[in-house]
Amino acid sequence: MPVTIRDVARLAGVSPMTVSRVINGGQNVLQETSQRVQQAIAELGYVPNSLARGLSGQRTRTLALILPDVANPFFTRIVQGAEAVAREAGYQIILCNTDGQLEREAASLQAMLAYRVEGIVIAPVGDTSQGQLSQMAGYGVPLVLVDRAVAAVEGDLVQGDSVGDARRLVQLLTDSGHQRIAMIAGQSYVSTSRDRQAGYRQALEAANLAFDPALVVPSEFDIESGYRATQRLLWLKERPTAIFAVNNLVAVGAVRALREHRLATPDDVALVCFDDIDYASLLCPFLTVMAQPAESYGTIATDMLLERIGGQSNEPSRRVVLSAELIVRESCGTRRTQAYG
Amino acid sequence: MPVTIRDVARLAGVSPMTVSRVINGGQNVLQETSQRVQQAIAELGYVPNSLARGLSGQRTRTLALILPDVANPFFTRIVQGAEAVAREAGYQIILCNTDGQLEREAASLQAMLAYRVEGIVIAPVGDTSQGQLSQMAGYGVPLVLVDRAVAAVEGDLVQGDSVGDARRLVQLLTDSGHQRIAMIAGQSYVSTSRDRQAGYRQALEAANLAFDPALVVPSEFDIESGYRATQRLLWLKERPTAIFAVNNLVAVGAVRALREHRLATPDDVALVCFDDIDYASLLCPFLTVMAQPAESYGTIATDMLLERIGGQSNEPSRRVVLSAELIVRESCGTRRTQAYG
DNA sequence: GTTCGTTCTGGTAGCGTTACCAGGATAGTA
DNA sequence: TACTATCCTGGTAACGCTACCAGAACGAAC
Repeated sequence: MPVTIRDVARLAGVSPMTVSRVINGGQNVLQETSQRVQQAIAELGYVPNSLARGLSGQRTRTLALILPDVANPFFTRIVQGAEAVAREAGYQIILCNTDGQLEREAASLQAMLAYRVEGIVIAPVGDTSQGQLSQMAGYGVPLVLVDRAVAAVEGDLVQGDSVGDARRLVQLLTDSGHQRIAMIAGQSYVSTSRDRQAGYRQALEAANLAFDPALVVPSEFDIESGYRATQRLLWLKERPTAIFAVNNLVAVGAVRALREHRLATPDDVALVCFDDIDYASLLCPFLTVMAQPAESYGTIATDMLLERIGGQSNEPSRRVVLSAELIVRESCGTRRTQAYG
Repeated sequence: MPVTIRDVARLAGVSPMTVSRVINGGQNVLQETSQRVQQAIAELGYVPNSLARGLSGQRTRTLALILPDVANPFFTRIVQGAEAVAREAGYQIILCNTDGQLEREAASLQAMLAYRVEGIVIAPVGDTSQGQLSQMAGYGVPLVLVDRAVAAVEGDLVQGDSVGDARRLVQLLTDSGHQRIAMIAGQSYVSTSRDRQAGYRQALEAANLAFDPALVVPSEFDIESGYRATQRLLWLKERPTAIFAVNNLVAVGAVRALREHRLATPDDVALVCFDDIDYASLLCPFLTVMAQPAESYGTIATDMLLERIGGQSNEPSRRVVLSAELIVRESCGTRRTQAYG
């Protein structure tokens, strides 16, 4: 039923090989022949079968992009960056969503392996991904990690300077005199969480503030989790005067909790976080954020991946670290308020 | 280099066919043989080649999901719904982003055809997609449209009751006494835009308000476009007292413009729109929205698609219409203010 | 005229899997 | 014993494409 290369060949009065050549750029094909073939293709509505092409040619021109949460604008930006580069290079991207679950990540990796993608860009679930990621390397599939680092995994890495950026962000709070600064910290098996916590402690230290473990609460990376973590913080006998949220969604949850407790931001509790939201300029407290160049994460990671695939660069493991941009709005309580967005 | 079914067969001391049977559920295979094969699979780290499977078996167990803007939370929700259903059914989803561009949609459709996906869920660019969508039907690929209808396209459809929902939304404004209600209308080649505009006019009529073409400005569906459209409205000699935005992102742009003009919402200008944002409860004006059940769009569309693929139901074209939920917050200026989100 | 190179074209084989058919073994029935 | 039914297994031939090799045609160079 479906039209094959043979049907086209028959109609054009040539061999399948010639049709194949025309499809693939038409090197060494008579102009006239080529036109006849193209006409036959149009007439029959022939669409080359990618499966057969991939199977035969060993090249699928497909990449995988595996992310923990496509609903998070930060990751959506990465998608956009990656897509642009891939499209430019004639590659198709298959997007997978792991929801931060290790098993779903494993399933996605397995599926992408089965699809014979030529490379994978992944923001891993966390350190626990180490086993399955190393396995990928074992299969010879080029791997580029974005955002989150995982020890002992062969592959390039594009990430933010979480330690330094967190330090800068918290310093903003210490500079305005805050003494009890809490952190909603994410999960310790995620490198960004650990690093941001390290930066947080550095900032405290620099300001000669004691580290209080009670002020650091773990969380997931979604709104709901940020909400609950904030509630726990607000129930403390000695309430924090400022909160550092590990990412944007957690901060949104924090805002909700603060509202419910009738606490004003930043007057009662200041709030800062990582990752901007496009709509952040509209959030009531005008969130002060550390905006990571997410789109660049996507473009750079994909560029690096394509280089590996192309065979350029055989260095063992490259690592790109990008600094974030500090966008100071009202929520941190400093008076250096900026205009919208 | 890569491990094939033959390698597994050799190690397990059976034929490739037996290995194939084990992979596919192991009907009619001796328990003992099956175990031997599975052990060989594990030992060699064998991953079946999906390309070969698809080519040989004519079933790729893959669906395409083509959307105009994955960065829009509305569509992201659709993704989540679709993914859940697909995963449950053992299908992989390939996500494509068209950016609302017809050519990119055409390219995606072509690519998905080449990948031999078994079906496509698509929120089309607009009426202009008609040609390329009909073509898909011609190729025998089941199609389900979501959100946006396109005339004369064979395939199921899941959409909102844009006319009725828009009427309800605008009625909220007329009920509070607004006389000059503007609409940022999207593009007329998109069904949702047209329908919402129809609902808008119905509501005006019901309130005995004259329709003023100057108050209806076209737009894209993104923040930037909403911003510019709002500016145009605010430059009018007789400024509107309320704005109905065709979707969430446009509304966000509107908020920005209103802010810049130092106009308060809802006191100076009321604002309502379609589609919620998770963070909407945090937006300063507490946007009043018509929240469409986006996730259901995704699940229902995918369910219908799988039914078609499975061969159940040969009705010509089914159409599912879902009503949205009106979430009244402060931005519309009625005093029936609700609690956060 | 022979040799070589270049340009175009076609045949064959194989990519890794499964559909389909066939056959051997075992057990149950007459 | 013979016949059928059932369970398990293997061989062969595709699926649609491209790598690879080979050959034909033509002109250029010796």
